Amino acid sequence: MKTKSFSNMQCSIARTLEHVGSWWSLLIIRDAMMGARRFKHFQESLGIAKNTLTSRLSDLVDGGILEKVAASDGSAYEEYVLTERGRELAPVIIALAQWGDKWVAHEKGPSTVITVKDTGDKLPRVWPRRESGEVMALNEVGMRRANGAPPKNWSEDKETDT
Amino acid sequence: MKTKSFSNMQCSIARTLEHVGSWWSLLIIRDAMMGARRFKHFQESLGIAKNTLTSRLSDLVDGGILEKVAASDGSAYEEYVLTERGRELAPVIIALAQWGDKWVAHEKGPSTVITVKDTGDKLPRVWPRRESGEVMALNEVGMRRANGAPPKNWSEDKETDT
DNA sequence: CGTATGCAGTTGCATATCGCAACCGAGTAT
DNA sequence: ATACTCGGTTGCGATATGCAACTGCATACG
Repeated sequence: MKTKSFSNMQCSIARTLEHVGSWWSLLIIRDAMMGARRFKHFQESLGIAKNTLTSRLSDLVDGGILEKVAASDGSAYEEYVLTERGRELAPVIIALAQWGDKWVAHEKGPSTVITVKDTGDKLPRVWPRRESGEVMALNEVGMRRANGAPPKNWSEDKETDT
Repeated sequence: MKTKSFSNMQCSIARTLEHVGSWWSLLIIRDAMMGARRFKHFQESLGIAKNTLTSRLSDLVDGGILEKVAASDGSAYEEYVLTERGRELAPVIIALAQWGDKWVAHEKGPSTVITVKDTGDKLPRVWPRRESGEVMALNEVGMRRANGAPPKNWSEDKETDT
């Protein structure tokens, strides 16, 4: 649903979900990353209702994640392509895919493999790392409330600890 | 909405969104990562309707992302804590937060800063990297359809190209 | 020990969104 | 010229959400 908006929240996660948090948005972005450009591509791939797709696509365009451009094949229709903003959602998409591969894999395995293009290897896990590139444990990641935000008085001082 | 289920899709992203794709789920997980444990913590932090919160929490418990445990303070109530499955959603949450910080920041700045705990530094961007730890450009990431999946005949052979 | 308050919900009702099917105007194919 | 595709829009019923009120239990308070 979307009766309540997140856009007035200060939290960046909420503000991001305002753009991509609805039920189909991230799947549309996934398909766009895989090369879908036309209305029918999305519709056939997702099995989404056409009116819902219309609505989601225009929300993504309004949010600056997709843009409408003239068709690449010279026809009179328009196509939807990712903007830079949209392309930078790749880490989110990849992290979702990797979590799914690990925890809720389909019995027939994943339908798509994310790769390092030039080697063809499976992409290493998108994961918190230090500047050095060293992979971190999750309990080495902290979350600190910024000055502007009222502190939460939840229990003692839990953080991202495992 | 959730009239249509993603769980029969083979795509890992869809299967993940089946668990965390509804409007409030990722914000609940975010709060859990920041230390929220009690029903009222989530409710006050999010301003979510209580019946909706009840529903989302039990979905997350059913999905193995949260679990109910006896209260940590000795009271008779129960609390919600992340399972390992749930904790491993951290890269998704962090990627969403970093995207939001970059593209849709609040005028007063972010409410929360994600850090490397022992140094206090801001966490480097969660991003595709090679095994070596080297950060990749997005157009170096490929997506290959696995054997089981029917190939899409979208245009030529677009991939994650920028 | 009896009442008041807090916690964690549940229930009912109004509203907003989604899925489905039907329809439609412009563009494309034959 | 006629049929068909594309990209929608419209109407309708089903479902999810917000809000307010209510409830059963636990804790607090005097």
